[in-house]
Amino acid sequence: MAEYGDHESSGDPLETLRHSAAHLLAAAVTELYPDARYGIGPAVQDGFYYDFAFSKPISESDLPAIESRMRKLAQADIPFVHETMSREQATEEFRRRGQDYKLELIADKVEGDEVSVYRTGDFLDLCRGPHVRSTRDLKAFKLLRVAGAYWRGDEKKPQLTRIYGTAWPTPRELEDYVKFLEEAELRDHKKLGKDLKLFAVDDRIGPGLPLWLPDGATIRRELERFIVDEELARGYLHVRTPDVARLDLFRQSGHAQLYKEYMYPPMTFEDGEQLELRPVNCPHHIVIYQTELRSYRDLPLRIAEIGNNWRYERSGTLAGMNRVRSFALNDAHIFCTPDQLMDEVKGAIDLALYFSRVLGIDEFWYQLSTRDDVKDKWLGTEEQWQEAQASLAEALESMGQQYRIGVGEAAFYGPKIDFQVYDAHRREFTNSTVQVDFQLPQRFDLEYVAEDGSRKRPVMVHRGAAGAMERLFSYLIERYAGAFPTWLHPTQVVVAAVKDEFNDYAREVGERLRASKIRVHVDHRSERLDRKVRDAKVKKVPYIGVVGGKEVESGHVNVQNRAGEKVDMAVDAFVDMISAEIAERRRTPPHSWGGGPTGQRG
RNA sequence: GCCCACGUAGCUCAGGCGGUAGAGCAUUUCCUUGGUAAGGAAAAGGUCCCCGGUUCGAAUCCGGGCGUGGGCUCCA
Repeated sequence: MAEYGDHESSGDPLETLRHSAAHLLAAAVTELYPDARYGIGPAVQDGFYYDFAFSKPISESDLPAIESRMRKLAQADIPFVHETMSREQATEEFRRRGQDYKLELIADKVEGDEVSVYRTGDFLDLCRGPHVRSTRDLKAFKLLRVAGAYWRGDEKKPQLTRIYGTAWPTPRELEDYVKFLEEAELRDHKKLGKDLKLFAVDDRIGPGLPLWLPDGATIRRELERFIVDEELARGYLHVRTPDVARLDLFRQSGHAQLYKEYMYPPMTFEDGEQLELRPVNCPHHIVIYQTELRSYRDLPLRIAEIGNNWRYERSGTLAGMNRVRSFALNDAHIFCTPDQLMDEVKGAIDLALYFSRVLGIDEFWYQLSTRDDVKDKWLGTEEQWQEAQASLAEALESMGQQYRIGVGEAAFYGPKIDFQVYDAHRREFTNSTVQVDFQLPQRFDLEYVAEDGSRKRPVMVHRGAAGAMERLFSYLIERYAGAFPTWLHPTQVVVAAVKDEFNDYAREVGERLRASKIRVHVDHRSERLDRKVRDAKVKKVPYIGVVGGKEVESGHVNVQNRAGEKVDMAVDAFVDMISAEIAERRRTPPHSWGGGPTGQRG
């Protein structure tokens, strides 16, 4: 969270521009709403925002007026003037203006007696800068939306009105950005999920509980097969466990205490039985570990499951398939000795990298999430945390991976590595994660028999290599804009005859494809070819096989790929080509005529 | 949960300052047999999100819910 001081000596001219645009916004707002108090206004990715307390609420319909006032001020060529004041003088200045948020910042954030401020005409802001020379340097900006935001990111503090905007060096770049936003809208998984009939949400089922429609379920099945097969090949043992357990299990794990706000209320029966929908899979897997006495020879034991988790997320946080209240996690718990920990962490990272490569997750970065100093948030000793954090960092470093540290973002039982990815709107979210846990083994008194016959405590690694199926799906929809690689696409081929009299041949071609387990739809409607091709293209089907007199004659099929290129080929050759593409889970077909997934934004 | 916006046929949306609603696409039927992104016609389809209130009368105004979207907080 950018606050006073975050922008000191920032050398990035674009950031300077955007930060200056934020000042311009605040200057315009204070002119139009003299009693508005302003909070903070930093540059952010692609733009800027400023937080205000208005005496009466404003809405997006007020933005055009504010924006035109900004333009007026921009044209007025008002210089950004840097001044230094004494703490006393600055306090007096902001008190006179009734800017109590600024007074709070001076009191809490400014060290020493010198306070750096910027003046833009009548507008005065606590700020270290730097800024552009004059408001006139701000030539391309646009206000986007209003949103509520808690003062200093604390939901117990008052909620301010945040106005978001975007700013660019030139109008041309602003236009490009606006165009990007429009294109992102078209890739949005909520829109495509509906258009392509991949999933649905319905009030009667409930918020955050999407339905997987047949085509969406097909994609999920393919993903799950891929994931499970790969994990089996890497020595994971796949299990199946129920979605509920006795509440006591979660008391023992600590979730009932530390994770309560996200858990569904327990189901209580007349005989006193209390069952709980599980928010995580770990306790079930731990119980599996404990079904027999384990030897060091059994370790590492990698127990995996695509398990359903139930978390009652706050209503305002739900979003399509990306954030839901019931999801299936590609989860695994690795029980190992401390000596094996490093290799297991590396193995988990390697698996996540492999999944990313195959699925086309090309852009991501790592965050090492560590604990902060708030003692009662975390289980375990400082030493254990240090040790675990060091293991994760070392694993990443030894694999030559760069990472960022997120202080205070760990799980309550241990630090973790998160793989952060972006959606179509460049919003960041966690897709997969690797977490070290010294706590649960202790809470459940896990042990194994060591070489010398003594009982020892294993270490646990939690990892979600491909993340939650729902979130992964939302990512993939946006990544491919619905034009999934052939192996994932719900309909791999549409066969269409040029007229009804060739429908029999079309069906025959369909059968031959189906015999090779290719998902094919024979479009035998009495429609013109144009229409059938269009409908297949709208569905982003990878291959359209057209048949008519010529093809019946030669035993061929005329194939059009997504790029619109056409090739005439024997049916067997077509089957072989697609089969190979599917078997290798190719992202782009090998032949020169392309047809691969739509590229990423750019 | 909080802030702002939105909620009219399966979908995308018009309309309506109070007199129970329209289009295009999709669906169904009929006609059309057409070589690579929308052939033609007809029919059917709506408690205008829900519950209250004001009113002779509410989809429209007011209040309260619920849901969706964008943020905040949180997170796979």
